[in-house]
Amino acid sequence: MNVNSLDGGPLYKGVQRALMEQLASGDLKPGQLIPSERQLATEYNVSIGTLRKAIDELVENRILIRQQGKGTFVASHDRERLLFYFFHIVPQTGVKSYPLVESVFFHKAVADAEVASRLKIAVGAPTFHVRNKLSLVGEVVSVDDITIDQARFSTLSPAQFKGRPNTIYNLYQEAFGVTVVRTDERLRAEAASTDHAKLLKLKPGMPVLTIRRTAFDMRNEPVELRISTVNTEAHEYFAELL
Amino acid sequence: MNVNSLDGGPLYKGVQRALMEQLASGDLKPGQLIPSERQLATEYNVSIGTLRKAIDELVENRILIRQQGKGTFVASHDRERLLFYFFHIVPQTGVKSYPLVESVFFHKAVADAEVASRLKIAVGAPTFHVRNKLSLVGEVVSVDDITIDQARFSTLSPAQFKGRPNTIYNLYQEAFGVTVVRTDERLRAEAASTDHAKLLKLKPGMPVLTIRRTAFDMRNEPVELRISTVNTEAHEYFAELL
DNA sequence: TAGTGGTCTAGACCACGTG
DNA sequence: ACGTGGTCTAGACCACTAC
Repeated sequence: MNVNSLDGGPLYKGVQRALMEQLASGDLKPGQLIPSERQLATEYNVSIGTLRKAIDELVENRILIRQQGKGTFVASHDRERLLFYFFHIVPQTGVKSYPLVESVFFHKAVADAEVASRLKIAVGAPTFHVRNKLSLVGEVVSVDDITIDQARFSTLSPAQFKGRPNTIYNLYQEAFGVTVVRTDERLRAEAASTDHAKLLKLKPGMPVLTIRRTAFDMRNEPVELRISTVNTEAHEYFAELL
Repeated sequence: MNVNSLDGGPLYKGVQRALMEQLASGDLKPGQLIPSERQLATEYNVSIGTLRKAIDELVENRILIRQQGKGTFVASHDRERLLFYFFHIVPQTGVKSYPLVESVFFHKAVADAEVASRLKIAVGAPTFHVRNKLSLVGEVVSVDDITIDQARFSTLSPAQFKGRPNTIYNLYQEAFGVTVVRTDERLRAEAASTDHAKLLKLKPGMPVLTIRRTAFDMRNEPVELRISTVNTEAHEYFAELL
């Protein structure tokens, strides 16, 4: 097979696209061992160096995980990974830990202007709206309002949330083959609404941190919009940059 | 020269450390062209591939900048670079742009517990405390309270802020040879204090976003603590993650 | 012992920028 | 035309994992 038949760019980019297509299509599944570098190099008719350069960038983007002596695996959304990369609330004094997640409600809804814009769907299109409470050290620190496109997650039901590990990114991946690989986040300070204040045990109007996160899959399509409303009296949002 | 004489690890890591030492010591200065890859490979007695691998990681960390056909340069803190990587306030609708910076005051101060902890100096140690106003589209959006160690920036004077381009990271670099390569940021929602509210044209007690940023140099030593107090009525903090 | 990823070599040729 | 970084080759050997 000659990967470069359809491409103008570098050879290793062609190999990378071929691998990404297998990943995005579900041909290679999360947790799975992919063929060895030598096998892939032979398969794509490239040198081992070129093949490694193709994989290097996928490993940097945490789409693949290399393990010396064992092989290269498709990344999966396990608990540790998600805590480490997607959860940014930490105690003001103390160390990062897992939040306890409790469902508040699961509704069918329709896209408002903000949801439509972020999820690239029409205003009024059917959505699911899930609200969760996240607790650390016994205190509710965040209320997450999660909105996803019904067209994309049509078989989703409240039952799928019960008895789950801590995250729904894992659910997206296992039940729908959707892997979140990138997010962007927009943060503001706002006055707490009455219902958020109640859940966060704050007085209405007190300052809360809102995080508007859009999550993207391997094809760079938006997957969910999540608005987290955070009580930052004892916790804070932490990001390391560069 | 054999770089690997003192090291146990991979050869390219030894080359990388040798280069980093030249950068951190000021032997290679920001904006400067470093020797070509072929020259460096000869100098360090490694193959071109190994030399490139050493540089690859420094380029990823934006410590060096490669330009095909021209050479490899030491990164400098120009306006664009700083706006792109260190300034995260954007309009809620619209595109990122340069803030206008105005100095509010320049004081000598002493480290409180928070400053001491973040800058790794003693409580009560002498510091400089600079307050700036940042404006976008004619509106003040952020008040930045910047604290640095007097011991490290002893010759700093208010005059050095006048007629400067928009940032003091550039000043750190040009006047003190200190290059900021990494930051971490901790965000909270708080009620505006009376003086911050006045500068931000808000009522005291209104919600404001506070960003506590610690900046680190090439030796991974803390350089400054900057507390930004942001009016997020029309703007927001934006971060792209992964 | 066999198979995997990790490092390293010693080149070749291409794409880009400058004089 | 020349020098730079960017890509690519076809190996070799090392470090680690599993059986």
